[in-house]
Amino acid sequence: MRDVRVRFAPSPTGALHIGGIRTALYNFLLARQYNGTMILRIEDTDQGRFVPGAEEYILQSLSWAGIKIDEGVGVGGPYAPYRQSERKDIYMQYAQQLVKAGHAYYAFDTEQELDAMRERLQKEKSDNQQYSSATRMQMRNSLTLAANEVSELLKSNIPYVIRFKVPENEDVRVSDLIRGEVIVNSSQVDDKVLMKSDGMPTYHLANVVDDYLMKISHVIRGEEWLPSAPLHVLLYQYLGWKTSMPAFAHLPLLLKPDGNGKLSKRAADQMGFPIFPLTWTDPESKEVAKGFRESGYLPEALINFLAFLGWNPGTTQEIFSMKELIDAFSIERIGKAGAKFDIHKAQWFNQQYLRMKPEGELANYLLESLKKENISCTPEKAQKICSIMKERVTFPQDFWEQGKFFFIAPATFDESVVSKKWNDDVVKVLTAYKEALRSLATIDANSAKATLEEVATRVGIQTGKIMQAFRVSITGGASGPDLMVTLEILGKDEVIDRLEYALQTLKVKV
RNA sequence: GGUCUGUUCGUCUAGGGGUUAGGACACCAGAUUUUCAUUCUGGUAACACGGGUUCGAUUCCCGUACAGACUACCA
Repeated sequence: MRDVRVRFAPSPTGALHIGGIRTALYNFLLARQYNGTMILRIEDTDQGRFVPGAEEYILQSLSWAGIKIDEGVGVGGPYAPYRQSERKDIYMQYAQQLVKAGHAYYAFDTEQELDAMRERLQKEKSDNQQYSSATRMQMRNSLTLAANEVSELLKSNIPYVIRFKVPENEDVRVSDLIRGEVIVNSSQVDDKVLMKSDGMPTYHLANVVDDYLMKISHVIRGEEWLPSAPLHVLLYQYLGWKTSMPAFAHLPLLLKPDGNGKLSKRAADQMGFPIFPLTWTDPESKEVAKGFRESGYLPEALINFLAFLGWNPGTTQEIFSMKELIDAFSIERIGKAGAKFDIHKAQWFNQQYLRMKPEGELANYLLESLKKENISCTPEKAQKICSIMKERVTFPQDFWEQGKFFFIAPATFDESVVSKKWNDDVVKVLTAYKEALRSLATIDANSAKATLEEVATRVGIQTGKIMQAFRVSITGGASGPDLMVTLEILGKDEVIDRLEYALQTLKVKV
């Protein structure tokens, strides 16, 4: 097998979405598995859609996801530049080469003329409403115009494009690593513009030329490119590069969780989950879209989740580190059908990965949140809290959000518990308990529990009957981690204070 | 409309001519936790439809339906 050289080639038209990360990931996995090269090429041939900051965003997103670029924008390499706008001069010569060989031609049609043609074809109910072998002879191009007229036009300032002259009736075979052989008749392929009137190449030309020059071995990209793959094959053929054509693999699409259609920002917004790896602020509208990172997803969890959307190892193992993914990955095991995006599964992966983290690291998450709230806390205390919270959290921020009561005494109490459970017995026990605590120097989970049982027995009430109310008085909420350990973390004085406040505030329902 | 690609539990998927069609997420129930979460156990739930081929088809073939992508001087 030849050297594996794969590329991820996004265009900087906005935030990279999660499907892009998956495409990059699959490329990366293949590259790593075969000790190949992962290339990042920026396809910025559409000047009109260029979005400032998008390229930087792509770089940062890949880096956060753990997808390392070996060659390309940001790192350089032997085939630089890797930004297509900087390669502008390269493409024209290949377009010219095609013109000379009779496989491409100049076209001078205006936008209005093109519209008119499409409209006319639509009225005729033609199957093929494209600029193609069926229509090209009715248009204004170097095939229909006299030679001297063409050279006049080329010399003048009149804008023109170079179109690919697709053969009339030829079966084009695209062999795809995922879908097998796909055969399309060339009559279905239109005479795509290769060079735009602004002197920039279109995706099709730039893509083929760069993949050839950069010695790309595998083109792994989304399924939306499958329809234009025959065009690319034809391009390789007429450019004389057929033998060095890369292998193609068209990935199944990521679909909306509900209903139909491919995953979109709109759909993600509606369902309330992120679609971008990092938070993105649109430079135009200033609209902010929260990223996976900022929502608390760990990169390794997101990668694991993404890897499984359209691929599986064929075993029952689900948790895979990047290294394990590299070893297990194979193009053959990529599925054909689109995968609906299920955020629940992503959350599950996140939970699994969060749990695997050492407690010291978890404590840092909590400490970070606390810093934002201007609350001080020792690392030891933070670690203790995380240790009893870790089985109940999905995201790093949950330590703070679900554990606020460790730092802030409840001002209000869960009404449903209070109305049901707060009674004379509770008041009796807790009042006695509060006093009993005063005689203790310090409390830990064991002594707190022993004291409670002792008090309860003395008053003649089972502890089980008052636990819920007790919890509410301490945390304000109806549920939470082990109460006795919570008491220990809070410390004797704080517990007494909170009991006092609760006993004062809460009234027994009559 | 045309071209192309798909279709196994709600979701991600394994499987493959003869299987009790397997796993995971989600969901439900029980146990544990005096709460909730975790954990454990169990459960509901799928081969789109119609024809072939075959002793036998969910698996192979052909149609149909449905879905998706594409159909720009966007990528």
